[in-house]
Amino acid sequence: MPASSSAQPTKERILGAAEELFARHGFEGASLRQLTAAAGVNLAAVNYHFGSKDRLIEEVFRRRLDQLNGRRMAALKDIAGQPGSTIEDVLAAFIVPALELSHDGNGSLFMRVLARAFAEHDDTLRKFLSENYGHVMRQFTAEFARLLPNLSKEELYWRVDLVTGALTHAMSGFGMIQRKSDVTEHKHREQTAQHLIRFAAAGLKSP
Amino acid sequence: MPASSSAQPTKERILGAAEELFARHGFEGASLRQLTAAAGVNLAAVNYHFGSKDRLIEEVFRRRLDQLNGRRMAALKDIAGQPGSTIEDVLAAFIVPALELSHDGNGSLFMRVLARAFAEHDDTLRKFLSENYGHVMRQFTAEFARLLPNLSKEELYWRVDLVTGALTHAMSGFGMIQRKSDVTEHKHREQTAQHLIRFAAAGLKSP
DNA sequence: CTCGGAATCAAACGATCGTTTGAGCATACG
DNA sequence: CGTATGCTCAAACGATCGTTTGATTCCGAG
Repeated sequence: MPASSSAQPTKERILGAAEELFARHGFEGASLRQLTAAAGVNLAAVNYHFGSKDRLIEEVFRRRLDQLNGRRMAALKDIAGQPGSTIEDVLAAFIVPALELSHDGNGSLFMRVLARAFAEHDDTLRKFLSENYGHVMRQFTAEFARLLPNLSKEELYWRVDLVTGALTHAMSGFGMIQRKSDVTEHKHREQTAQHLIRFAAAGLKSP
Repeated sequence: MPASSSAQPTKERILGAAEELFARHGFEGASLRQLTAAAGVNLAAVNYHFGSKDRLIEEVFRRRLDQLNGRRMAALKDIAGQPGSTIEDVLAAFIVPALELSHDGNGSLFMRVLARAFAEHDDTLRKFLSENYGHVMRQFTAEFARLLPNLSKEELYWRVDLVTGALTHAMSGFGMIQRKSDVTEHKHREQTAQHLIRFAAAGLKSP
């Protein structure tokens, strides 16, 4: 049983600080000493609770991706296979849950961590992401294929890859661009989603 | 005067190895010991020729960006302001020079280095890129603005940013996807360019 | 109260990091 | 030839890295 002295248990404090420092300085750039200092816990706590730095990195991913992809799959399930659904609907199911992460503490920082992992072509990390969350992209791709029946397999993959790159880049910047003070955060997120959906839909449907 | 014992002078060997290892392991992930070993030079050579690791990183950028953005600006100059030019022409001026980097030794690896720098929101690096090469993106954006007169400033920035993200992501992967053996490298590059141009043009022109 | 496992702590481990040093080597010039 | 000069080299510098250790504190169960 945990015997936490602070409001948040040690494990959560470490994960929170890790998310922030990994986003800001990268996986190799953020040391466990900075990290534990920022979390206000002892240096040895990381290895005690997670086993190693690499396992901590995996946990940072697992925690957010479970909720992110859970919501993505739930949103996709509502429209997949339905005759009335559109490309824009599928894109919304992919984008909106990601933008909603910014609600959740410093969850918006996680998209920056994800963008980093995207740019790193590190084999270990790619394998981990592919094994644990590959089915999500496969489901979305299948739905795009259904709604774009005229596209060859090769064309489809190209476009999905380009959309993924654009959206990951854009969403990693969300939360850094300051919204005007006269729009609510909800409105701002909605406008951002509309920008991304319109752009991506046009690219996917291009002649 | 250099007294090189090998085919390539020491400075170039270091830059080449740095490009490869920075692409593969990141700036912090690649150590000077790996780097100098890969280049076949002494450990102290980096600090002798470049002063520090940070200055080496800057030189890696400077060498490729000078040629890349030089070609981009030259290609843009041919079509900028011309009444007959199209969005696709401007995109080609941006994309083709980047894909042509793969000609040049391991120049294709540089796009991966660039994508990394993109994902890192490191202030020092961003400032360096902005100060030295910001005028290139500004010129391209101005040309997009001319060809898309109905777009608001805000809309335009959004779309240019999304295009940049998609293209950087895609071009960093170019060279990793293996082309079919029955197409020449020239043909492969041309087809890739066509994919990117069509996708980006559709996104920019979206209603 | 006593005991036992969970959690935290300061301290140290060996390894590796970027950088510096000073000697040694090569070439060019008087 | 003698001597500057540009360059390379092995070795060491202090700092910091991820990880481990062993003692200490904490708290609930018996």
